[in-house]
Amino acid sequence: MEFAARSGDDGGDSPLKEEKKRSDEYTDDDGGSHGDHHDHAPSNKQDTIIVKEPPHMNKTDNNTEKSMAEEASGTSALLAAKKEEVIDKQLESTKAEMGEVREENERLKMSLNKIMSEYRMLQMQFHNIVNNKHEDNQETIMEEADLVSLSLGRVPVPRRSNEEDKKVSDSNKSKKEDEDDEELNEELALGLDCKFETSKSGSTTEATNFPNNSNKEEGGESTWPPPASKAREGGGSGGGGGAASASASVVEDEVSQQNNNPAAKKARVCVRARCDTPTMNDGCQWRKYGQKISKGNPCPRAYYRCTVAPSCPVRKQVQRCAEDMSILITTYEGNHNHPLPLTATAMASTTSAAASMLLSGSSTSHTMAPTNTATAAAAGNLHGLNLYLPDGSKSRQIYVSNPALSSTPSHPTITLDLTSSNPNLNNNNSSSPFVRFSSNYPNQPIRYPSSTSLSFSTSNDPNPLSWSNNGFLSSYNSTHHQPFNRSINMLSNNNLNFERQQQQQTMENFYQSFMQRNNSKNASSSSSSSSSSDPIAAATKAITADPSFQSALAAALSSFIGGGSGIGSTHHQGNNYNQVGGGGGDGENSNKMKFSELFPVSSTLASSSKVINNSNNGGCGSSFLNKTQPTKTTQNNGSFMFLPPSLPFSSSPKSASASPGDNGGDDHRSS
DNA sequence: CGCATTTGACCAGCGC
DNA sequence: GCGCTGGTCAAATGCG
Repeated sequence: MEFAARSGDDGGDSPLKEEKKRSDEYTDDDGGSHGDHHDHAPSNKQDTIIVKEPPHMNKTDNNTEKSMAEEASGTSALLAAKKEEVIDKQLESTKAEMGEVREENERLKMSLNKIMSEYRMLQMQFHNIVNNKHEDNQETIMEEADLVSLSLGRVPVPRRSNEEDKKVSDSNKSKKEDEDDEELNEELALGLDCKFETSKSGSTTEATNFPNNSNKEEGGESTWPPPASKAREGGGSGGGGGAASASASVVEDEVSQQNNNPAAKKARVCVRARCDTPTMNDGCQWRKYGQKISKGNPCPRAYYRCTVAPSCPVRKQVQRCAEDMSILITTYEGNHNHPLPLTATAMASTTSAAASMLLSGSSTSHTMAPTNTATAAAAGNLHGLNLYLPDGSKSRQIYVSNPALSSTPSHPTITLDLTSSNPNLNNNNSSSPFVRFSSNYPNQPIRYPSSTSLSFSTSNDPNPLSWSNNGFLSSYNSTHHQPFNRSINMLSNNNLNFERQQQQQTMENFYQSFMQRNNSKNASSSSSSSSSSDPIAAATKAITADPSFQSALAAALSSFIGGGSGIGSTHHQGNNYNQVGGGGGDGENSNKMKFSELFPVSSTLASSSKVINNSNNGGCGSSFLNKTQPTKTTQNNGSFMFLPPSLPFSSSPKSASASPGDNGGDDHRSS
C-alpha cells in the first residue's frame, strides 16, 4: 500500500509536470534543431528556397519584388511555422498522453500486484487461523471421541488442515493460489455455516438443486433411482414413463454427485413398527403393484409405489415380521419428486435423514478426495452415532452401526426400529426399548467407538415428549426450538448437501455447547466418581442437570434425524421433497402419542434389506440373523437422550394410502 | 365405468 | 450356464 500511495501521488502530479516539461522541450526544439522532426525540416528548406528564388525571377523589380517576396515568404513561413508548431504540439501532447497512460497503466499494475500480494498474505493468515481453530476443535473432539460418538456432521479437520497448510506453503505458484482461493472459499463457507446456519441456503444448492420443483427430490442423499437396468421401469402401471425417465436422470445426476458409489444408488430406509393394520398410514398415497413371497418369511412382501405424483420414483415394501406378526416392516426407497402432503412429512423427513446418514457414509467410504473429506468425516462420524435414551429403567437408543461387511452392498439399508417390546440389544435390560438406526454399509471404517454412548436423561422426565397433530414434539417449547429452528427450516430447502451441512452444523453446535456445559459442570460439581474417569457419566450428569439443554439437544437430534420437519418446520413441510419414502406423521389422525410410546423401540440392524433384530423377544428380523453379516455393533452400555422425530403411524389406515397388501400370507405368491 | 388390487409372468442380478 | 431370488409388469379381477 505504501508503494501504491506513493505512486499514486506521483501519478497525480507527474502527468502535468511531464506535459509541461515536454511542452517546454517542444518550444526549445522548435527554436533549435529539428533533427528528430523530419516533417519540420523540409518546410524550413522550402522557406529558404522561396526566399532565394525571387532574385532569379526578375532582377528589375528587384527591390519591390524582393520586399514583397520577403514579406510573402515571411508570412508563409510564419504560417507554416505556426502550423508545424501546432502539429508538433499535438503530436507531443499525444505522445505525452500516451506516455501518461502507459505510466498510469504501470502504476495500476503495480498497485494491483501490491493488492494481490497483500490479499495473499491475508488469505494465508486466514487459512492459518481457520486451521488452528479446526485443529483445536478436532483435538477436543478426539479427546472426547471415546466418550461421545455424536459428532455426526463434523468436518474432517485433520486431513483438510494438512493439505491446506501444504497449499499455503506453496502459495507462490499461481495454480496453488487458485486452489487456495477455492479452499479459502470452502473454509469461509464452512466457517459462516457454523455461525450462521441459514446463510448458506442459496449458496450450497447448486449441485443438487433442480431447476424446477420436481428436481428438489434429490436434494436428499437418499437418492434411490429406479433400477436403470430395467427397461420396464418407466412404463409401469403408475404411468408417466417419460417423467419417470426424467426423474431417473435426475437421480442419476444425484448419484453421480455422490461419488459414483453404486451402493448409494439403492439405499433404503427400513422402518420397523408395530402396527395392527395392513400398512402404516404414513401420509402418502401408495399403489400396490406387486406382491411376492420373500425368502425366509412366510409373510408376503407387498410392493407399493407412490401415487401422489405419477412420476414419483418412491417405492415402498411392506412386510410383516415373520416372528412377530404385529411388527410391520416398511422399507422406503427413493425420493419424492413432488410436494408431500402435510401429514407425510414426518416419516419422509425421518427416512430422508436416515438415508442421508446412510448415504453420507456410503459416499465417503470410497472417495477420499481431499475436497470431500468433510463429507467423509461426517459420514464416518455418522456411523459412529450411538445414542441411548434411558427413560428411567428404560433406555432408548439411536445407533448407527458401522458394519464393515455387507452381504449386499448394492442395497445399503438403514433400519429405524420403532417396535416397542424389543429388549435392548446390547444392554441386557430386557425392558429397555430403544430406537436404533443401523446401516449396513460395507467397508466403512469405524471412526468412533460404537460402544460409547452418552446418557443424559432423567429418569422422571416431567415433560414426556409427544407427537402432536402438526408434527411437533409437544413437549418442546418454543424457547428450546429457537436455536434450531433456523437450521431446521433450512433443511427444507431440498438440497442434499445443504441439508447435510445443516445437520452437521446443528450437531456440531450441539456438541460444542454440550462440551462446554459438560466442562463447566464437571468443574463445579465433580464429586462423582465418574467425573474424571468416566466422562460419559460426567456428561450425562451435566446434561441431565439442565432440562433446557436436554430439550435443545433433543431438538438438535431431532432435526438431525428428522431432517428438520419434525420440529418447527411445518411451514416448509409442503415443500419438503427431500424425504425418503413415504410420508410420515399422520397428523390428521392426531396420534398424540407420547414419545415413550413411539420410541420404546428395539434395535435392529438391517443388512441389505434383511433386518437383524438383536432383541430377545423376537423382532421380526431375528430369523435373518443367520444371513446377515456380523456387524461391528458393539455393546452400548451408556444411554443417550434422544428425541427422535415422531413417527405417527396411524393405526387406522385410509383406503387410499393404506395398502392392504400385507395380508399376512393370504396372498402368497411363488413367483 | 373407473380405479385399485391381484397375480402370473417376465427380467435382471447374483451365487454356485 | 443354471437356478434362485428380488423386483416389476400388465392383464385379469374386484369393488365402489
